[in-house]
Parts: sequence; C-alpha cells; structure tokens
Amino acid sequence: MGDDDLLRQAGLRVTAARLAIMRTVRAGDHPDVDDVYRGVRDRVGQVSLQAVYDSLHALHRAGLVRKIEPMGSPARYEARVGDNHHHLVCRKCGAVTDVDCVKGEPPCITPVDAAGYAVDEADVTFWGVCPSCQ
Amino acid sequence: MGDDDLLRQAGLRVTAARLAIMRTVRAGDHPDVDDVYRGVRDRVGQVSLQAVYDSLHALHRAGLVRKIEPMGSPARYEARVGDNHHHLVCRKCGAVTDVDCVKGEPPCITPVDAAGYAVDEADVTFWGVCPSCQ
DNA sequence: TCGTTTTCTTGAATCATTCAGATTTAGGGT
DNA sequence: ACCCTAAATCTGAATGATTCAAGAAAACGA
Repeated sequence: MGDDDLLRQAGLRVTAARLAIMRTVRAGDHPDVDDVYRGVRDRVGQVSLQAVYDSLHALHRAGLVRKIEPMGSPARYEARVGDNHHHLVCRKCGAVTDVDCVKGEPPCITPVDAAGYAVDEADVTFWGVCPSCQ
Repeated sequence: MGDDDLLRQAGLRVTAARLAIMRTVRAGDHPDVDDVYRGVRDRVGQVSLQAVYDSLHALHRAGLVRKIEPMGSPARYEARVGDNHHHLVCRKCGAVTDVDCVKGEPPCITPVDAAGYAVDEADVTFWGVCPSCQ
C-alpha cells in the first residue's frame, strides 16, 4: 500500500507536501522538524515550516508517524509505528538508535500497579553514550 | 541527615533559597519550575525565577532532585532519587503518578541489544488516562 | 465544473529556558 | 571577627521550538 492510500485511509488529503514528509521521515534517522523541513524542500522545492508542523501533527494523530521527545532536544519523528520499539539516546551527541522490545506485543511493559490509570502506551528511553562518543 | 548536610556533601553552598527549593520539591507532587518558584516565594518571600532555574540545575547535577520531562509539558522535578521508579502520566490533565519498578536495582531494564551504547539509565513513562479523567 | 472543507502560506505571538553582566553572599583563611 | 574569592543571585534581555491567526490555495465529492 502506497503512502497516498495510507493518507486516504486515515481520512487525510493527499498532497505533495505530505507525501514528501512521509518519505523524508522514512528515509531519515529520527529527523527533527527542521530536518524534515529541509528534506521536504529538497524533494518538492517549496514548503513552509508551518505546513511541516501541521502535517506532522496530522500524520502523528493518524498514527502514520511516531513522535519522540528526548529530554532537552526538539521533537523527532520516525516512520516505524505500531511495533512498540524503544530508544537509545546518546548523552553526548544526541543520536537516537532503535532498540527492539523484549516482549513482542505492545504495550511491552505493564506497570505493576497502574494506580487506576487506563494505560495505553509505554515510552522507554535508555540513556547512555554511543560507540562513537565513547 | 538534613538538607543542609546534603547540600554541603554535594559541594554546594547552603542558602535559604536552596533549602526552600528542596522542601518545596519534596512537599509538592512533581512540581514544575513555576510551582517551585511560587512555593519558594511562599517560604522565603523573595527569589528570582532564574535563581530557581540555577538551583534546580545545581541540585539536579548533584543528584539531589530528579528531573522529568513528559512530552508536551514543562520540566518537572521530584525529590525521590536513586530508587529508579517510573511514571504514569495522564494524557488529559497531565498528572504524574509514581510507579514502583518491578526490579529493584537501577537500571531496572537493560535493552536486549545495547548497540554498543554504555547505558546508565532507563527512563520509563506510561501514558494513559487517570482515574479522575476517565 | 462548483462548492465546501482541508491544507498551506505569511507573519506574529507565546512559552519555557538560557545567556550576560553586575551585585551580593557563603564560608574558608588570616 | 574580618577579608577574600568563588559561588549564588539578581535584573533584564535573548533564544529557539512551537503555536496562533487569518487569508489564499488546493483537494476531492457532488
């Protein structure tokens, strides 16, 4: 299924900007908004930064992209959705690396005592220093 | 051991502002900077917002307070440190609730494949809807 | 093709946080 | 007790990511 079908299926209109955003996020390595902005401009020549914000919000709401926000850095996006994987973040360079979850099904972790909360997602971030920064 | 000793032991000077910040963080429920700011003013009358930022940084660096940053909200602080507990965050009201870790020792979780990273901390956030918002 | 609704644009505003420089204070040394 | 110096705090401004607002353009069902 192509990106256009994914968009339509989510009730979103198919636009050049959105297709380029999806491709850019998929091609990049956890790009932030600015990375996506630049990537999209490379592909379609002209987009406004706000269109990128709007579209990323729409795509995120539709579950087509995942948003991660490591402490201290701007929001980053990724195309791997639904597989509930987690992230390794380098304290020095900020690099983000995917880590597969031990368990297969999301949510991979259920708190011992949910305190009455209806939990629907577990967000796990491992902090450390990446190989090239060590 | 009193807060003054904790500060001295960390190589930090003992000031009224810092003592008030520690008490405020301990008394509050994951307060953000502004909550701390107001709490400290209630206790000592006069502090600048920057002093609160500076002191919280110092306390955080010294390991006397923990900093958490749920996506989309300003940084929050808590006094429980070193026990590697995690957090439940309400998607509606933003409330934060502590959850004890299944395992006892930090890091409570070690990624299956650390990809060469020297991992020193695992940050786990559960997202859901709290009892009163359901 | 037309009309409605969504999307995109431009431009400004907001919010948390940080930076800079001057002033004060804590606490060790005399 | 009094200096001295580094650390802490103050005032005031700057930054950077993100959001708001309102008009123009584009998508797509009728």
